[in-house]
Amino acid sequence: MRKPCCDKQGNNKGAWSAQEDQKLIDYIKTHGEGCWRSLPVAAGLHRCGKSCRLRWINYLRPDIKRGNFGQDEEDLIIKLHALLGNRWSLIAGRLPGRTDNEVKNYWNSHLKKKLINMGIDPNNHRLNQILPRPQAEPAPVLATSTTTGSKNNIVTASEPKKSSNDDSDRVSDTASCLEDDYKSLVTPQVATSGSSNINLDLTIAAPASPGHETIFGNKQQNCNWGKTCHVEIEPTSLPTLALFR
DNA sequence: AATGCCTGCAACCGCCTGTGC
DNA sequence: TGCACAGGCGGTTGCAGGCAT
Repeated sequence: MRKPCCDKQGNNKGAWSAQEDQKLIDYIKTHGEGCWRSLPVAAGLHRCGKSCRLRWINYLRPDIKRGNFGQDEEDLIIKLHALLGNRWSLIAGRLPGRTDNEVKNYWNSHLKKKLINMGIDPNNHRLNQILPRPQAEPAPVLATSTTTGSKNNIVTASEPKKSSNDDSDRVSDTASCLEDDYKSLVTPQVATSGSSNINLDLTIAAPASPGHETIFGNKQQNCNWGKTCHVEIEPTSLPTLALFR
């Protein structure tokens, strides 16, 4: 049985108060980040360390850029998602001042819908070619669902339930066909973004080590993010990425 | 004006990975 | 080598506020 990450008894949960925020800010200003587990006690907070870390990283950090995403940021998120899948921390790392949580929320609440409205499957960034038929199949697209019934859980017919252990879901299969787009991303002058603030250096994602093989292949590869991933190419139909044309 | 539904986002949860011993 | 711990990550939940009826 796994131990809980922290003792939950006596810890506050839910929204942070202004006093708690101030305590956390003051403590980190004085002592710096780190030692999250012991930080709450030291800072006089009745929170678990993880909660403090999340609050700092996602909300209190001074370099966080808040507000709407720009068009260039949107474009970059879409492209990076096509390339990296749901690796929000990596994507956020390319967007100065944005956090993984913010990018993830923005994707789920805005960009996903936007792509769907454009007729693009947000999971693989391909044009949807199978249109829903009125009666033949049970609601193949845009089936809202789940226990709460109020979430934006949009399920498409081409979106099987994923296993969390299946790493192949973490890299969009579109990544396998994105070599050109990848090149455009790692080559700043080719990138579509007009913002000089956006870091397009993807060397973390694609180290040029001797043993490194391109992630664009059809078999198991050693992916740069440290895991072995499976990238598959459908031999008969190389996918096209509508947005990248 | 009241009510119910929908949306966006902050926060939580559980798993994974890295590191030190 | 194996274990324990801390940090990090992605998925999911819950709530507040906006909107429609």
